[in-house]
Amino acid sequence: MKKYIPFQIEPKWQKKWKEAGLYLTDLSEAKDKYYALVELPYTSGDLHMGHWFTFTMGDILARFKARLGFNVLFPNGFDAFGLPAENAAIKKGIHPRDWTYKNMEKMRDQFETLGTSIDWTKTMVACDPKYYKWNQWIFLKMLEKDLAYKGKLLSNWCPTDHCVLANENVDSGKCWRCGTEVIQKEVDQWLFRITSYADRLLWQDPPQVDWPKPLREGQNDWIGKSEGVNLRFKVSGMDIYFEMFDSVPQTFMAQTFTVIAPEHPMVYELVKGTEQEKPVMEFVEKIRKKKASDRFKVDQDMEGIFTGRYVEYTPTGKNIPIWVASFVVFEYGTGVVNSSAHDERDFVFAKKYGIPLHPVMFPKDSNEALKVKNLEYCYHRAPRGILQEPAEFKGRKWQEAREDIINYIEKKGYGKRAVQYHLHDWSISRQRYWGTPIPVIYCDKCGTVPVPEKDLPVELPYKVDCAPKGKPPLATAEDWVNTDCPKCSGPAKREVETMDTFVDSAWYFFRYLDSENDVEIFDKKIAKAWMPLEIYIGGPEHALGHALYSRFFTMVFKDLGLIDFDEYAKKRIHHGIILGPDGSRMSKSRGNVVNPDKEVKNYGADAIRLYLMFLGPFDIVTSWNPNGVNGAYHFLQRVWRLYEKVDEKVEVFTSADLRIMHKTIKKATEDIEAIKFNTAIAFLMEWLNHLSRKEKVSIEEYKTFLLILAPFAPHITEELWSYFTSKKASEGKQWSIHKQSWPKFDNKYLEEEEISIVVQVNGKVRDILVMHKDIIRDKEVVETKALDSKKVQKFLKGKSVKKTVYIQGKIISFVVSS
RNA sequence: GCCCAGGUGCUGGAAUUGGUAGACAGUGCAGCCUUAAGAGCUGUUGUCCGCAAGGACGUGAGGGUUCGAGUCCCUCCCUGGGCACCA
Repeated sequence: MKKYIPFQIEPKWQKKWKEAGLYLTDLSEAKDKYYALVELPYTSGDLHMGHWFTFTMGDILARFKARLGFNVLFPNGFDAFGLPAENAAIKKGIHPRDWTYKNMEKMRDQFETLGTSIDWTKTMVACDPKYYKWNQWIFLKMLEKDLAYKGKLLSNWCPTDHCVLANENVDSGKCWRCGTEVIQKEVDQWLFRITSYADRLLWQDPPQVDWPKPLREGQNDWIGKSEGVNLRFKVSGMDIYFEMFDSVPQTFMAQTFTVIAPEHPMVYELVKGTEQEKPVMEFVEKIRKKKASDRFKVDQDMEGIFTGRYVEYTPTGKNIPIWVASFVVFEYGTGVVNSSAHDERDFVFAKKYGIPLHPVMFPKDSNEALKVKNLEYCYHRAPRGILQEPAEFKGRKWQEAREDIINYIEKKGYGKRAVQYHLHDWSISRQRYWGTPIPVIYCDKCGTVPVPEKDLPVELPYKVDCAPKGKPPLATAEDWVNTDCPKCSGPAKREVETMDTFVDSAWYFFRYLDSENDVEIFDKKIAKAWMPLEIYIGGPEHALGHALYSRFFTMVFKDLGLIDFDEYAKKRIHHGIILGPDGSRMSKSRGNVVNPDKEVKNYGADAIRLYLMFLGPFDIVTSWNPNGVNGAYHFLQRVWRLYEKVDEKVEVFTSADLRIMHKTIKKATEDIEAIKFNTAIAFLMEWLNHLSRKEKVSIEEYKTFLLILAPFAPHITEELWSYFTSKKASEGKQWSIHKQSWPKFDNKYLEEEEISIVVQVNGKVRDILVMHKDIIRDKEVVETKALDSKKVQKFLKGKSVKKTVYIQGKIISFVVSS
């Protein structure tokens, strides 16, 4: 037999599969459908080890389910818009589109070497107008439904580059590109009103779909729903009212001061023309600068300044001072907070600046009450705290008084029941070239006019210089910018900003189903038949961004009548990470990148796939071990050589042969189903060890082995399978091992004749007895046999058995005393 | 600081969910085979005592529940990952 040389057989079969259309899915057959998805890759230009890891997982599930008889769809596409393309354009002078398409071609070839069963006819490319036309269509629908609007948002702003910067692109308060000092500025942006879906996006317990708990908890925390009251009071001597959100209304009588966010426009109104104007505004400027720098740590940098103004706080009849404080978040609630002794932060702040406190709930215990006098207790809400004020509530437990207090506050007219969310609307405007143009036209006469649906897509002009010029790149494409108003046909200008790339990834899995459709976003019937996804494999880093936005889009699609479900994936799993051999994240700068292409040349795709899957559970974070691939390669070679032992005359199976075969089928079937590929492979290895020890191996055993190994190592198994079926190679697709049905196991072979019973004395193993399966049912027989054991007797000598515990077929345990 | 994972041999990991800890691999060591190999095969590889039989210890540390704990409970330590200053 010739040697196992992966690079001779792998490309051969990849070509044959492609020619035969082996993995094409017929979407009209939606019965028993199985739609598996891996998060789409970005067109970076290289398929890295992480892609191999995740796509192999998806591929194994896809192949396995297909073998079980499901109609499987396993598509892929490309996330092709975004900043790296634009950076490459600036750095290397390549057009973003050319850079992206060149990378994509290379990555498609790399995917080929991995040997996946991806159906590449169902695909999408984010930067293709055929795709982003529908981003624009969604935008128009959002506008219609008042889910898209133009608003102002406080952002990191680089005045030189004229763009908003993400936190990670601000280096010590300076722009990462040009080094200009970043300022906090209110910027006009297009926003999606995701907040109006906040309640629907909240996860219920138990959840409707099988998504990871950390993701669900994370999203709920991110949405951050909190209920309470909005208190409303007049600023003394001014025609200004303060609205303050309070999630613990029980403490409203404890308010002794109020704090306002430095960014709040009202700060200036408060101090204008007073002697406090100069110091307060200087303070505001100082905090703005601090916040713009990434070094700002609230707890360490808690500072404030008195505005000289007071709020007329009617519940207590007192005027309470208004402070500007660094720790107040402008974006949350109203940006104004009522402060009391019962909040830790407020307490610390008050202590720092000598502001008087007035606690209104005390612990029950009198000893604890002493501490209260020293105010040590005031900063937190004593769990067993008893309210003292208002007088109507004296003596009640604070937790239980909540609803009554809220009603009381409403009745007295101090404020109203209110709900606050941490979640804010999704800003989709980007001052970039390489993204979906926002389909809006500005006309001097008609104002903001949406591009009519019939004029979609608004295509990106090709000739645009991306270099920073103090305005968005698209603004420089004058031919493109200047257009006619769709309403009055007068001169008008296009929106020059583009969409966030998270828009692209929020719904792409719908488009795979109908990617060529230029009449509709997708065919409703196909979507109804094929969605939701059976499984969505992705990274935990997308749990808050992508995974929330895509849920939001799905709900909007439902409200648009496109689909009839809320959640787009029945199951989501978060994969692990393959670190470099040195145990840190693979990165070019560290020089610890393991290049899959190189490994494929040495060991072949099958060995790498097998190694990655054998490494550990799917969510493992572990480093690449060069010897490990060698081990997987070694295993495949042994499978290859085992062929020489196959003898068609061998039919006699021993019960041990049958047991291990059926046990392997059972374990592999269950473990793949449960996404425990590492243990499934371990059982195959055990079986291989068993088969290798035999003189001859039957055809049935060998073929069954290949049938189970096939999803993990699709090439070598196809090659070996072909040695048995070469004559029928012309018949449809049935020649392929990947079209054979999954082997079945029979429980009758699994039962063991001889069973090991562990004998324990006082919890320690003293002997292991092998008994026939028929006698283990009888406790007394087992007990007698166990007591017969010399090894056991040694430990029973001179002691009496107080108790005997027998777990059938497993263990017999004697409890003895001396 | 808070939240979520997790801590098992030299290494990656396994453990029927409370029942023989270390499956399956990798590495190292010893040996066989070969003119040779980045090939193959066999044995061995948690620690300690012992020639051996055997025994003691052992799943981050300490305590508890139990006939029996890697698994359950409490306290603490450590390592990853995430975070939103949330009134």
